[in-house]
Amino acid sequence: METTAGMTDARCPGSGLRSDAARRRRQIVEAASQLFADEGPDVPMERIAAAAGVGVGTLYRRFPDRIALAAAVTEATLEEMAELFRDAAHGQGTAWDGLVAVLTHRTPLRLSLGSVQALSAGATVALRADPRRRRLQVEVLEALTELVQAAQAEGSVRQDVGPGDVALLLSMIRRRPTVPDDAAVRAMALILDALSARAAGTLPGAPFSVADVGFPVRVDVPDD
Amino acid sequence: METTAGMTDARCPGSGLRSDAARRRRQIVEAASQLFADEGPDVPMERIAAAAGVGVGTLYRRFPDRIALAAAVTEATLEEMAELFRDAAHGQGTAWDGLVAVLTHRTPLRLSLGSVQALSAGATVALRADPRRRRLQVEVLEALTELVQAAQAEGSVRQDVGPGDVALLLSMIRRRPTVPDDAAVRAMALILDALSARAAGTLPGAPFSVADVGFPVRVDVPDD
Amino acid sequence: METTAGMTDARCPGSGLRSDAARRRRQIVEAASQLFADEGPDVPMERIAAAAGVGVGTLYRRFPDRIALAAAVTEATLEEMAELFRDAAHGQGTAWDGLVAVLTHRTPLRLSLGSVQALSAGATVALRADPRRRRLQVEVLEALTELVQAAQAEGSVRQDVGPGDVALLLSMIRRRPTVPDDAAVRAMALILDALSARAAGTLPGAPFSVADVGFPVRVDVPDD
Amino acid sequence: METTAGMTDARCPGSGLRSDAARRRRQIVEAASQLFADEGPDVPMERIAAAAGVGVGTLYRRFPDRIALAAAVTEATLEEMAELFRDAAHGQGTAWDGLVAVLTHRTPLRLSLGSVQALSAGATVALRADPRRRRLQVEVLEALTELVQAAQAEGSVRQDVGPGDVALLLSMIRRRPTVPDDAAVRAMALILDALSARAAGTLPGAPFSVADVGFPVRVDVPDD
DNA sequence: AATGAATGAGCATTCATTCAT
DNA sequence: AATGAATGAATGCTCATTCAT
Repeated sequence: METTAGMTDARCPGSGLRSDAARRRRQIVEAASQLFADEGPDVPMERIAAAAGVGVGTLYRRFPDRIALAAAVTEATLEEMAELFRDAAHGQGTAWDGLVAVLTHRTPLRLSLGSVQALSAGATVALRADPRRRRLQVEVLEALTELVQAAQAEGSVRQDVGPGDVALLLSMIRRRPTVPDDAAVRAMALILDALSARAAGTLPGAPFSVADVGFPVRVDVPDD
Repeated sequence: METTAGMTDARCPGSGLRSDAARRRRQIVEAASQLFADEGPDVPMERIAAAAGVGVGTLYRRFPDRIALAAAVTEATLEEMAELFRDAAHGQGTAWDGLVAVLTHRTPLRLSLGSVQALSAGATVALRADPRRRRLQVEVLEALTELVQAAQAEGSVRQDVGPGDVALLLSMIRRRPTVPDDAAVRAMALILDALSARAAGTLPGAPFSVADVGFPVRVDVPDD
Repeated sequence: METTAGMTDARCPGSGLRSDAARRRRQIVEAASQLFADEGPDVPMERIAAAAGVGVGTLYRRFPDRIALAAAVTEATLEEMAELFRDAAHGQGTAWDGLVAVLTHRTPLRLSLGSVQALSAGATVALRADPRRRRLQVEVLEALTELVQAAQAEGSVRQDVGPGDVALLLSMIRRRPTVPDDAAVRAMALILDALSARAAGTLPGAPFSVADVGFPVRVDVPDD
Repeated sequence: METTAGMTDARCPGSGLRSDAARRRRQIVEAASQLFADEGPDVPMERIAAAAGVGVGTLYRRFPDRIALAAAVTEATLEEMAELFRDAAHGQGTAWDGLVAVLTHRTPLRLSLGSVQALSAGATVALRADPRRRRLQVEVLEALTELVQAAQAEGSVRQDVGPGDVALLLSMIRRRPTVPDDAAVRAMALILDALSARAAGTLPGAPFSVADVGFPVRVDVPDD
């Protein structure tokens, strides 16, 4: 009896294609993730297929249409985010450290998500309808909420922002590919500073919860 | 009593067919600005024409292709920004007040600019080639530089950021149409807080001038 | 009391525009003739108007549509051809000399005609309906017939060709702009040789009258 | 018993999907050839596709644009001409018989070529750049040259014309779809008579080689 | 009556999606 | 089940023609 991971890796003679198909699927989602981020949500499906090393037909066998593919990319992205948050929560650092880790790690990840969601209003609706993705999203949002509240409890994040403010701020930020690394890092540092308890300005209005900024909250959503 | 020729030629300066056409042109640029921001750089030209209340043909008479239209939108946007900066400089408030005014006024304006520049590499090149637009861009960047430096001189902006950092930060911000006004205002306020001299964080690296982030510096979204 | 020519030139105070309008009309037809020949029957009307130094509106005032303009060009061309034939008939040379003169004179003229007629089946029908043009065409064809018959009578043109053959042969020849002058001259000389009584080959079938090759015979009709 | 992969890969050489696609391709080129000749170089692509019994998309999959299609038609035409010349050379008749065969066989063939090349200057440039087509063209021109020279050697073609004259003459001839067959045959016969050694006229200038009329010599219609 | 702006239908081309092999 | 060919709907752009000035 192995772990689940071990099971899926096992290549039973009668289902030899299983792992093959799974690998292909992964390749496709990865290629799509990359291309959505690099070239926007309108990349030709054929280009995605080519990047994944398969024919369009194969792509369409797995994902009935562009929306389904986008949903898969979104799901993968949400999974990565969820993991990031888990790591942040279970690490031994402060909540602030966790927040920093989450916000500075793997920026491109957020781009993918954003690009995908920029598909269209219709697409977004479709994405929301998927219960699996919905659960992930809620998980991520709850983790963000906890992290922010923990940071406020420890005094590192100012009291007049809410988790929704953080989510929204993130959603408004997009790094274009031409921005050099060090500059982007400074910009993120500035934004973190804005959240820090040492910031002394006064914000208009009251803190937003994630629910306040729309549900299911777009954790991040640059668009195109 | 003039000749017929004289009569038909006689038109109030600023009115007549000329002004009609000018009005339409303005409508087109405005509609394009809005739609580029709302729906991305690929909005069907027909939709832009419809939003402007003209036929496609009219749109194309003024702007030979999408790129030309984008250039016009960019120029209009730069002009608005230049005016904002002029107002900020000549107002009787502090430089900080000016900065706040510029950064919180008419957020959508920056959005348009970004969307437009997201057109394509080719488009960006074309836009840069236009001397008129280039001049405007330099003007805006100089004004931004002056404003930031004045604010630093009066002690309201932290010393470890440069005008380039501000420009870059702005270029990374994008407001999606679904984000409610008050939330966007809070987000901008947060970012201003980050720039304030009261912010206590430490930034990695050294301040950027606008030239540091590319020349002719893109005030905002570099491109795609 | 002047000649008719004198009358039309006279500029009565009350109709000062008359000669002006006529001049414009001539300019338009000339420009169209040139452009139809140079760029084919699809030249943009706007380009024709520009070449004639008028606005499109003016062009359309004179000629309700492209077909009407083409008809005018055709008519002008037919008039030139009719004059060529009159000259050939009333000259003191032989009929052969006349034939040579007609066939080698002003090649471009034929091009214009052909280009125009290449407009479309509908256009051709419309052109035929014009009685004025029809009369001219008949006149030209009769002159061609007489000239060929006279040449045969004097023994210079072979007996086994008919006027229809000549018309047809001409209609199949087109000089593209890139063919150099001397080469075109040699080609025409070859063709004349083919018609000459000294040619000894035997032709399949019997001589064609102009009526045999369709009425109203296209005197010449390269197309596009 | 092979693996499934082996089975699916196993197809009779020359058949299967490949041959299906090839057949379609041939249909398209044929339809285009016909329509370019009949309706000029501007026939709607959709009409060509319809005539070939395929959708536009299929047409565009094979030929990225109109120019590419025209190039294919030109190539096919050149191939037919090359074959005609081979037949003429290897037949047991005289060189004169060969010349007659080439010049009277399949007139429409030349028409297509001409129509296609009439596309535009840009198209012509593109066509010339293709090495395959260039080779064919040279082959055809060489064959023409040999045939004419052989005919002159046997005394059947007049000495004062060169292969270039023949090529040029052909390039100037265009049969319009409305010209009846028998009339066209008579016209070609006339032209052949002009080339015959029995023709007694004198040509201005000296014989042209194919190189004299431009290189790589256009066998036929120079272009537009 | 001249002008050139406005309109919209038409055609080229692209690409999502389906389907035969 | 994988492939890539076929389809046709969507969209950019052009130009004939109409109309306001």
